[in-house]
Amino acid sequence: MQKRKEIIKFGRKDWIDKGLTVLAESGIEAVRVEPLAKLMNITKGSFYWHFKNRGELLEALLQEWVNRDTDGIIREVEDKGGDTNTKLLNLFELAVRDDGKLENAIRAWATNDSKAAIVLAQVDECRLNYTRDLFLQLGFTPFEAMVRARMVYYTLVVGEFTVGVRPNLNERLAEARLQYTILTRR
Amino acid sequence: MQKRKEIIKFGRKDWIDKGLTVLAESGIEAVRVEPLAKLMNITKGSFYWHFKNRGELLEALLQEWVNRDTDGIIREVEDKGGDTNTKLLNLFELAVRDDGKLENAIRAWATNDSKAAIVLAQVDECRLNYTRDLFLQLGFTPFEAMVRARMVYYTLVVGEFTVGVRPNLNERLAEARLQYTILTRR
DNA sequence: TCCTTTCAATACGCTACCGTATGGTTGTAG
DNA sequence: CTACAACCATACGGTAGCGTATTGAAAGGA
Repeated sequence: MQKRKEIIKFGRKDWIDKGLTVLAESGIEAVRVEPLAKLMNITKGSFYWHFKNRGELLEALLQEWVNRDTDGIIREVEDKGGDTNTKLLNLFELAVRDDGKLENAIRAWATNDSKAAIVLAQVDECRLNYTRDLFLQLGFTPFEAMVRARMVYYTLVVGEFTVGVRPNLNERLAEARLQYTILTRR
Repeated sequence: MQKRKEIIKFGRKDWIDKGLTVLAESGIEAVRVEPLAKLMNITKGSFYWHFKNRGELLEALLQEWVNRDTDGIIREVEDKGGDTNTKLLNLFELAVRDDGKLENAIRAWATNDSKAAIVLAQVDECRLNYTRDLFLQLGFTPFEAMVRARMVYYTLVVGEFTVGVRPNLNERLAEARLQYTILTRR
């Protein structure tokens, strides 16, 4: 394990990082190698040393996103522990906190790109299943658990991103608690 | 009022129509004048007679979408009539039927374009308010009505579009009815 | 008939971006 | 010192799309 990179060299990772920020800010169409290079005060000579072409960067962006953010919330909920009810409430409150710009950009991207769509579908399924299992543990039938899981997921994760409405955090937390009440009552 | 256009001439409207279909199929980035012209077996010489530039077409697309699809479901629900409960259930079932490709493409577009974002925000607000009013008429407090309206809107209109999960129609209708039950119980 | 309006074709220059080729610089190993 | 590898700059050719300018054609009204 040597670490000897004091001189400001750019690596694959730097391109991916900048790519992710641009993706979050301006969408996938803005992720182009020459503009990216300009942003980094560098030339694309570097880029094509680290990547075969633009497509390879895009794939790397997807990959990095999955590794980084996907299971973040689920892990956090599990780490906090508690009974199922607590986990569910924690899930609600945590989901509301992420600003979600990157995820939203990826959703937009997936609308017209099948590779992104496939990755996103897997992520969605994983998170949906986790939520459904919580409702199952609360004693709901499989169908009712799935419907409730979808409502949670759509409402908290997807809905508030795509629709512009983003009131302040306290208000959203109050909402999240009411939603918890609505969805766990039988 | 003269109607004398038997010869196959293309008008502003034809460009807008093709633009909307391409937008729905392949996203806003695919709406470009030369490819569009190729699709219509025509040259862009025509386009720049009808439009100042590409931006003017994009604005026209937004405008046309608002006029065409925006209040469709709301009007339909109102036309069917009935009491508030009936309207709400009708709203649920109708919302589930639209395939929503175009709307989804516009949502993706709005992610990175402020003009589209503004228009979409207005549309969302209008439809959210309508739904909230139904809950108000059922006797919910303003806050509870708004939260429920958001859950409806996110779940039915936004969520199932952005997330890939689209089971068959019957299953979705069953879901919609359960959602109605969950959201109207107090 | 002639002229104007309405539409479309063609040709042009311009810019942005892609990907390649090639050469330069620097650190490191032998 | 030499040689190589890692990294970056520069220059190039190619394509796609934008917007303009000019010409052509057809239809309707005078």
